[in-house]
Amino acid sequence: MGAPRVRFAPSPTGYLHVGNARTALFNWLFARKHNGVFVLRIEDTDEERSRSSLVDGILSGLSWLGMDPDEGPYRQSERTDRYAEVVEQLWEDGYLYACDCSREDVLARTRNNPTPGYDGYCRERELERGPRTALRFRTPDTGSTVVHDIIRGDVEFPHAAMEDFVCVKSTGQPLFVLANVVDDRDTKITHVIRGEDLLPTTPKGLLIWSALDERDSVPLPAFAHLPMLVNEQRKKLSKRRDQVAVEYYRDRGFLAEAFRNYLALLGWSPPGDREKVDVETLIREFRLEDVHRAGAFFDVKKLTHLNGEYIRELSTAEFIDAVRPWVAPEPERGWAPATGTPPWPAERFDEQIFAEMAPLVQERISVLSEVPSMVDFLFLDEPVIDEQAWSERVARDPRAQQILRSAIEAYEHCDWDRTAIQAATRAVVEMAGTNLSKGQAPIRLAVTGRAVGPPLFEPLELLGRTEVLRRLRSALSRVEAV
RNA sequence: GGCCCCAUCGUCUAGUGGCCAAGGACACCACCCUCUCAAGGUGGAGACACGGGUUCGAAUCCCGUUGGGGCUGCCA
Repeated sequence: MGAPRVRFAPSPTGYLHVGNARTALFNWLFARKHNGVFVLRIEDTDEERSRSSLVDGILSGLSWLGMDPDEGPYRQSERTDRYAEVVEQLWEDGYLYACDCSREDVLARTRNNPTPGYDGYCRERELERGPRTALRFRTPDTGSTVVHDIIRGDVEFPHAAMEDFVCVKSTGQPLFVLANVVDDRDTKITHVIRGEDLLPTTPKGLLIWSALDERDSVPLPAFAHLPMLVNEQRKKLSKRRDQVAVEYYRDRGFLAEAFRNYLALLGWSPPGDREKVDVETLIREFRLEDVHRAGAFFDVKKLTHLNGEYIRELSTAEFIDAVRPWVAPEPERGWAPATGTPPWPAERFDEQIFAEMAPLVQERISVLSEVPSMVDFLFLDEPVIDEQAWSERVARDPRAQQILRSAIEAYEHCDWDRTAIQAATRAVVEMAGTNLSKGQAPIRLAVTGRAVGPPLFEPLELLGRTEVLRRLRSALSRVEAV
């Protein structure tokens, strides 16, 4: 095989859809593996989709995942002259005919037709082309078209069940099925790797392809139709019900490497009992013929777990760098999540303190957006109290007051480092007749505001004796008040 | 309705006629570790949709049934 040329051809929707991201990934992996070319083409023949702002999200999504195109983006909206030329040729060669039927006409006429769809009413009417006529492709009445699919084998479509489909709108605009074929030919695409939802339209494209071959023969690409990504109801991902924008996952704090790794696992798997594999392995091991045929559920839980593994594998420095958009965003200097800013004033963020906490936080999260709520108490004047936890662990616990009071006394005198604080705390809770496991709760609530979080004694040390004592006294007076 | 695709644990999958009394991962349960929570460790429960063939032998091949999905636009 010579250097293959593949293309990712989304319609512009404003964001990169996860299903499309998976399609792009499989195209990209195939191209990288075979030293081929990854072409990006924007399918915006429909004027409503041709606003260029709708392309930006796709570009940034691809870029985030490390799949910048080698060529393109080509925009179909910029190639109308070329399509017009092809339409002229097809018309002259007798493959197209004009049709002035409205949608209602067609529907009314085909209601009793055994094979729904257009019935070929205008086929022999020899209408002239005009501003009110669409152009239909004259499909053969007999025989069939076979799609040779790398993943599915040969799929046969009888022509008898194929209607004379519209190729050109009455406005003169070409439709997707035509533009798609013209572009694949003109850009010498060798492998068409796309979603299975396009399988039924493939024979139409093939018919156009061979009609065009009459004047200029171009080798047919190989086809590979990937299984759909589905939701928990086994339906294809919809933007109405499902979180389909890649951006959404980036905002939540998924790492590009983890996201890409997870996407690769949908419909394919690397050899051996392993799933967490680096991109080089993905490229080396990926084979189109090994792609699974059934639809795959996009499982955020599994993605989340994998992301946690990737996060834990980062060095502390890399981790700090990766979380920066969530703890110290600088929107004017780089990317920042669209989901909001940290709960503390930007000037209160302390790089040193955060660096101390980072390793403790890193091993407890699976998405980066979890970080702010784990360290907010360090950068806020007052901790945000989880009232439910407070009432359970402090207000309603008879030992809480004693623990808080003794902790204050102990902390006034003990050495101020994590080890000493822990030892002092252990003595306090044991004196109160409990253990560190249960007894630390009131202290944690008083200082961090929450019942759960990173280990307690490090942040106590970082916060400083004075501030810790202040928070403990404040908490104590609150319990004593009731 | 028509055409097409698909079918291994709840989920993603390994399996391409004997190595499968079906392996891994997520999720779930239990235990261990432990300052909370995670992480980690150990163990557990959990699947070849069904029915016919073919074969000495089938999760693997064929047919049918059932179930799911996609397409059926002058969207892509």
